[in-house]
Amino acid sequence: MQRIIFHIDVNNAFLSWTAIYLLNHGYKQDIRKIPSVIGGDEKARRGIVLAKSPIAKKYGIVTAETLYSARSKCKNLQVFPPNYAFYKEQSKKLYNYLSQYTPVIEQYSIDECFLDLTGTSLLYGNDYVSLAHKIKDEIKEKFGFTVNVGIGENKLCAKMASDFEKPDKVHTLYLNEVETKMWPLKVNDLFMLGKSSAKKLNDLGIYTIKDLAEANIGLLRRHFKSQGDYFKEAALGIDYSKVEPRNAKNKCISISRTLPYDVTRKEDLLKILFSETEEVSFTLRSQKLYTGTIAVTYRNNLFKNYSHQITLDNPTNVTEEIYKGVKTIFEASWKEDPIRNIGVRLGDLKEKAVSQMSLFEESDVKVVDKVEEVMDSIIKKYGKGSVIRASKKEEDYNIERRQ
DNA sequence: TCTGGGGTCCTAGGACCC
DNA sequence: TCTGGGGTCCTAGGACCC
Repeated sequence: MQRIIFHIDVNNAFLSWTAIYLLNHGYKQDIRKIPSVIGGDEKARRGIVLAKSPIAKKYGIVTAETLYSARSKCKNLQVFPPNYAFYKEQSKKLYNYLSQYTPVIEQYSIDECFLDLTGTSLLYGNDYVSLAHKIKDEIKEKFGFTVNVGIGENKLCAKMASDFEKPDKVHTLYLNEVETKMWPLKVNDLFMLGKSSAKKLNDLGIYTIKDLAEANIGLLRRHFKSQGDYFKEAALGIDYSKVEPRNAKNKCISISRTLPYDVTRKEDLLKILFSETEEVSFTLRSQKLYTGTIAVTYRNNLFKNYSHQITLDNPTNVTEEIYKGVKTIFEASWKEDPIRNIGVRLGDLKEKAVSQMSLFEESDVKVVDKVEEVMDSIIKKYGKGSVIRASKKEEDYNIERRQ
């Protein structure tokens, strides 16, 4: 049976949402209509473009470039900080609204959803383009921001379609339209085909999605392994993946911070790691999960990334135990280079602390669990910083603000 | 005032076992 | 003093997404 998938994508999400927030709070200008970007804090060394207005785009400003570079392209560029709490609110509103149309909905990211509308013709009729317009216009009216809707017979085509022309548009990419609508595009317009693969393909004389669709599969496999098969199928518009409602648990939980200056003192790095461990452990427990592997990730002053990890004998969700692992990894792996960004990642997440513990150890862990539980509930109620471990003094938290 | 943060997935290579 | 091969687990690094 023919499937019908919608992909809904908020246009310039962070910028649109900040525009709405500002308008709601008495700001006179709609920042969607001027050369503007949402950007990180340059003083904290996070100064990159997170989202851009259509006019900023016309100046050649692209996502993820430095604000410094963006300004050099457009002298009167206006920069606004992100407001993640508000973005999450807007995202949730959108998701709840879209859920009315089908229970088979997948939130792909903060500003994107897939809807599977297969077999809904009795409810909505067969005119999916009209339905898409209705959804798009209702969102604009109800929430004040615009979206693109892509319609296809699978997720890949729906996703590619929503990317065609922006903003505030509906596009289809049915299988019989792949040749006319998708093949003329450059290879790196294909979903999941990034810069690095595009360069390799160009070196092989493959420039367009059509070239890719017609390329020799053996050649692709030689250069890209299993990814070669994906490229070929995607270029033909083939995709069998399902729209999966996301009750699925995370595969990993991580946190990392770019520091306001390069940190070289071991004690300072350990304090940062401790605070990160507390946050990531809190998230772990709030999702009722246990971690099986712990990793410490680094980016040094030369922008070189590296990481080390360990596998635990017994999965845990206890901050002190996780920190013990973090410290062990740090001692073994830090190259004593100046650190620009440092993080903690918990992986191999499990629903249960399955282990070969003795009964005695198990009851021991339960006591620690209880302590964490109480601390977590206080943090939930009164916020971060309301509970501080005896081993940890207030000033430990202030490393990032020190100059 | 140069270059974020949170994810998923894949691959290569080494250790280890039978 | 010739030196296998399959399977699994683990780690490091990289590509890619928004």
